[in-house]
Amino acid sequence: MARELLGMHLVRKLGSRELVGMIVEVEAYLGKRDPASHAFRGRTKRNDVMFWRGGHLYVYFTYGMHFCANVVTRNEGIGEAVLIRAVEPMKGIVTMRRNRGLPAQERNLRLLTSGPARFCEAFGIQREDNGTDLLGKKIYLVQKRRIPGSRVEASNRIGIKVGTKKRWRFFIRNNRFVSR
DNA sequence: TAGTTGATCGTCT
DNA sequence: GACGATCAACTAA
Repeated sequence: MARELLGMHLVRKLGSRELVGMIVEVEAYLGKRDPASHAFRGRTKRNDVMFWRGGHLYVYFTYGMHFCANVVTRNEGIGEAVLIRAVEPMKGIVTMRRNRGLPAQERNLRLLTSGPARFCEAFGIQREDNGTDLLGKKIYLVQKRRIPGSRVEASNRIGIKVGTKKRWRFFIRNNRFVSR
């Protein structure tokens, strides 16, 4: 599912604005069988949405200041999700720039959305978006072209201390907006 | 470019 | 009471 999400367009309605980003980098978190997953120790108030039916958005707050967003992927009770680590801005760059507080003279658009918390800030995703139904109209996915396997690269996941052997990070090779 | 550190707070132990 | 699926600012080289 993580691979499938690459290349999809994520649409976010924000007031009268529409923000669109193409997903270029993701990480899979495999519930109770993955020690790096929030769901590893079972269902709690925080990770509850991870255990919902697939097609919901799991948003969590971390490091005291950042939000990160995941697409829940399995049936009710399983607890697996895909973290969206980076998107390529397709529409609404002016709004993203404002949300991120980037100075007007900043030319490097990579700073807009290359990282899970940057993406959330650019798209205005926060606490209240946790549990959003992706079949609704506020946040949804549009399948565009399929990214061929030859353009997808896999690596170890980033920022974790356990489960580092698994290569469950997937990204589009040579895309400028993949994080580092 | 690589490496270090501070910010900041909800969650779980 | 410790620490995290991060980021930005800083230092050294």
